[in-house]
Amino acid sequence: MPLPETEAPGRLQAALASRGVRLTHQRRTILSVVETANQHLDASQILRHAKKLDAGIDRVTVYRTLKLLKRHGLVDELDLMHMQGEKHFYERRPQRDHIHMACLRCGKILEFESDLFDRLKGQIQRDCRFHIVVTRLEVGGYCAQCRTNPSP
Amino acid sequence: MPLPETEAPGRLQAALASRGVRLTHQRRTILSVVETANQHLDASQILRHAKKLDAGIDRVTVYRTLKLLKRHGLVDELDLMHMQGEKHFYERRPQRDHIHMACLRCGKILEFESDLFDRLKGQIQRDCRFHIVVTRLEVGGYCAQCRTNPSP
DNA sequence: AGCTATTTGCAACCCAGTATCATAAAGCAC
DNA sequence: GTGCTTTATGATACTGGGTTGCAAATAGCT
Repeated sequence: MPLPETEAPGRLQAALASRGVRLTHQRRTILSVVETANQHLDASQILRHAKKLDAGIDRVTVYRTLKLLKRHGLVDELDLMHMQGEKHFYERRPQRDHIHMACLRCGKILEFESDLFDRLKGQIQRDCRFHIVVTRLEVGGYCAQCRTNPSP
Repeated sequence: MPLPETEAPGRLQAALASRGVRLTHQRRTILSVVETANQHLDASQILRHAKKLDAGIDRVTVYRTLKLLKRHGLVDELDLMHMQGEKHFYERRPQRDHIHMACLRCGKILEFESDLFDRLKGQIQRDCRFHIVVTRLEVGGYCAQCRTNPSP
């Protein structure tokens, strides 16, 4: 019996391959950047990381690959309350949806899973007869540190 | 005893005035456009409507006024799952937060209020010790009509 | 009415993302 | 491995939402 799915590297590649998507060297590079990121990256950060692995990679390819991953539901696009201009951020779609909380003071991004959130999604599907494909719950406010700590 | 707050025209103006914000002719115009809109408008649509009332109004003023309203928590900015490019949409901040559901097929936007959503926000504030200022819950998927109606 | 701080309009600008198209390469058949 | 077809890439130019800097206009106070 398999353990609960872990963050197996190559999972994105495998997912794309199983859907018959052509795996180019550039795509592998971008996927590995997204997979190994330990924070939310925007397109230009993904490009910078990808260029370290493959200097010839073009920003257009990054945009196209991100769009591809979105279309296949393999990454989620975040706005993070537009705290840093109009950038979009990306993360591997997790097993279970979570909430993003953005501190308007220190800029920190917190994540939070909640049964209530899962139940809310169930309610939406039932009460509105709406088939949910993707959700995004973002919250702006002040984190515990910034609330209690008046000086920077 | 006052009835539950209705959509009194001029409420935005009054709110700004009470905060000591200077009310220019252009701002009044833009506020009335936002207040009387019966759908979610983006900045360029707001500009078009405003120009009908005051032809000389500039798009920069629209952007600046929307930013002002956001800063004062009087309007909410929506992305509506980026279904129409990178536009942002605006609506008067309602008494009670609601969820936006965007149908990925017909493009319709549905709104939904939910006790579970209110409870979820309470949970976030308590469990994460996070003081919520603004929330945005957007859902992409397929509405009842588009689920049951295979042909356009 | 006069004064001053704030706001406006204009023009130039920035930056994320997209369209076009010739070239390159994935991956299948053999 | 070689050849072939389909798909993806990179270069470039472009679009469009949003911002900046600054001189001229104006809200609102006295």
